[in-house]
Amino acid sequence: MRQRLTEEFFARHSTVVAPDLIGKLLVVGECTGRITEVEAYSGADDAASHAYRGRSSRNDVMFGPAGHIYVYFTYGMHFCANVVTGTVGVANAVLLRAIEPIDDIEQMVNRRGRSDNLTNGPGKLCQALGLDRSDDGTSLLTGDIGIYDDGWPDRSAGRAIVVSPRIGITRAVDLPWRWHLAAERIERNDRRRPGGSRTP
DNA sequence: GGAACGATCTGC
DNA sequence: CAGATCGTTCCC
Repeated sequence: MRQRLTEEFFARHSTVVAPDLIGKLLVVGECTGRITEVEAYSGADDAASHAYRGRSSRNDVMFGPAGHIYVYFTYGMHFCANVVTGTVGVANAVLLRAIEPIDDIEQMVNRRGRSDNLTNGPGKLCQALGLDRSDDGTSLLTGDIGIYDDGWPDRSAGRAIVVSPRIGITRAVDLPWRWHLAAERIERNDRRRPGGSRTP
């Protein structure tokens, strides 16, 4: 059974929603992947958040209703996708950092222009799924972008979820707001914490 | 008005 | 490890 996540699921703090998203299915049109790595971002209390210094045209969606997607453009060439959580008026989002491709893998390969490392990074998964500026603000509650629970992992025999500090940021670097599957292979995206390898 | 810097990825 | 590449933010 595959059940679409509802507004109540998303209407909680990002640090609560984030670990709950691990193992869920992200569906974008014809493409499906299982969420394996996420990070939580907050607002005025989180110096690493895009919303730290208040509302702007870029981060506007973060302040809106939960269950929508916040897509931003960065480094002049990449898009990253977040799930908006919490309550209206308070900035809250969960960055989707990695998924395990399920289908349509051929389409993901075509969009990525390669057959390896399809979705093991926030920019990569957006490219593989075709997510861009035009998807910013789109609802996950209806329509062809959504997140589903298919009952995996089996909680009684579930794989452990590992918690660690967030990656690729320069402020609030110690908050343990990153979650990923224990068996998830974290490859070449984890090279960038100055001062040592704190990542598993 | 201008400069600095990314919630990144890739190939060398 | 450095280059790509440009929108957003911040500081004149």
